[in-house]
Order: sequence, then C-alpha cells, then structure tokens
Amino acid sequence: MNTNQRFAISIHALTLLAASKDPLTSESIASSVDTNPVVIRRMMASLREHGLVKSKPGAHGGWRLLREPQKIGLSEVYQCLSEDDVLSIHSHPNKNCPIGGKIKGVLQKVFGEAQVGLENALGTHTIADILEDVRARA
Amino acid sequence: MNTNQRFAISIHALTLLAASKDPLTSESIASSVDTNPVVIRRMMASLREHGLVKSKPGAHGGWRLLREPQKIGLSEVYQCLSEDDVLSIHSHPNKNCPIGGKIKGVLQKVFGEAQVGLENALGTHTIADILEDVRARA
DNA sequence: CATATTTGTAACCTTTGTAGTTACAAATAG
DNA sequence: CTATTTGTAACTACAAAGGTTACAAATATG
Repeated sequence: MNTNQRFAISIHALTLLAASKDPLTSESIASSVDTNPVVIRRMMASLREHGLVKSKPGAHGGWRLLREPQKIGLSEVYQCLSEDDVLSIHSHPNKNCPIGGKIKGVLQKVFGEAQVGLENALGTHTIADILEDVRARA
Repeated sequence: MNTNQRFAISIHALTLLAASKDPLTSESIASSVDTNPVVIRRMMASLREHGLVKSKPGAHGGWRLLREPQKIGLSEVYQCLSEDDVLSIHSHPNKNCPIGGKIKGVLQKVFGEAQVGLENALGTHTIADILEDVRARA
C-alpha cells in the first residue's frame, strides 16, 4: 500500500551512527544504504530538525547522534518523517448523501486509532535494540 | 506517508451496502463517494475476490454484501486491498556492510509487528460499527 | 592563507502508482 | 428486443519518490 523507504533508511542510518564512535559522512551512510548521498542528506535533515542528530559541514565533518541509542524509540523516528497518517481518507465524499456527509469524521477517528496502534508497536523498539538485533544475526 | 484512498472508499462503499436492503449500482456508490463508477468496480472487485460482496450484471443488478455487517471487521477489509505492508523496506542495502547486510531481516520483524498493531486496532471495528457511528452523527 | 573535504540546497529527470475517463463487450431483467 | 449494468482494457493526467548534477558555504589541516 505504501512506498516510502525513508523510514527504513532512517533506522538504517541511525543504527550505523549508533555503531560508530566517530561521525559518519553522508557518503559512507549512502554506501551502506546503497543510494546517493543527497538522498541521505535530505532525509537526515528531518531527523536533525527533530533533534535526533547533528551535522557538521567541512573536512572531518559528518553526522552524529545527539542522544543515546537506547533513548531513541522507533515511534519517534517515525514521527520525524510522517507528514501524513498511514491511512488516508478520500477527499470529497458527497455531502448531500446521509452517509457520504458523515463518513469522514468517522474514518478520522478510526484511522487515528489505527495510527496509535502502529506507533505503539514501533515504540517498543529503540535504535539500541535494532543494533543489538543486527549484531545477534552475525 | 501514504496515498491510497481505496481502503477509505471500501469502508464507505460497504457502509452504504450495509445501510441498503437492495443492491446498489457502481453508479450510485460512485455518486456518494464522488468518483467514477469504474473506480468503484475496480475496487469492489478486490472485495468480491475475498468473498465480502457479490455483483450482478445487467438490469437491476449491482452490489450486495455476502455477510452481515457486524461480521465484517475493518482489518479484513484492509487485508482485501493491502498488497504490500504499510511500512516498506529499502530494497538493496549493501550486503558487504556488517549492518547493511543484516538490517533487512531485522526491519522485516519490526515492521511486521507494527503491521499487527495497526490491524489489531482496525479489527476492533466492524462495518456495523461504522454505520452506527455515522448514524449517531445525524 | 590555500586546499581538500563535507554539508546544504536547488534544479531537474525518470519511474511508479493512483485516480479518472472513454469505450465497448457481455450479461441480465422485463 | 431493449435498457441497464457489470467487466475490463486502454489511455491520460498528476503527484510523489528516488536518483543525479551542480555549486555555494562551511570547516579542518598544513
């Protein structure tokens, strides 16, 4: 239903940062993700706006975490990126229809609950967990 | 994150059917949803494949439910449409990287849990509930 | 200061998915 | 037979995403 790899890439990048003492460049993150450095910068900018990471331009620059990995929950990462909700409502149902006129409000409520269900499940994991899981698969 | 109104439209259409004794045509459903009848037929075809509705061509034809509305959970409706999961994984992380090589498996597990959280929340509602909620907003 | 490195960002292209639309065949009721 | 309705292919328009290039601005180092 959805195609937007930014969330997956964000987790990937944050996990790389959690595993590294030194800052990582967009270039090196892009290499592990297998994409273009600009794609990484664009995405990391959202994480930076929410205070999860910091960037430093120039020689020996790059990205680093601003918080311990066990304090970065996946629901928070998700919220850095999610402009809209996962489920979306059709825009202009017929307001003259007794059902069409009311359905949007009902769907908003129900889809909101679904969103909470999704984010609660994500919130049970942190970047530290993910790193641990990755390492356990060695 | 997502744009695909089919789930919302499916719920809308099923609610219309639940509220009607007689079969409804794609035309009349499309009118309440405010879209083209072909869009409705395409979407209803998925619901038919999963045994939720039945269609009859020809004069006095149309769509009707094959099950009582209180026995149609929203999670099931969702599953009729969801080809992919809500959260999607980036396709080709670098397998030579110690993290890139393992991240897909880890994300599959975590995203699967998130999907379950979403569907569980949806599963607490049925088409009968939705119709009731709509009517309560009169 | 000069240079190499790295982020920041705008601009553009391509691909993909979705909704919308037209057209017409096939089925069905009366 | 005729009007109605689904089934489906084919096409268009549009938007979002990822990828790419180009270049300005910032920074560490010698």
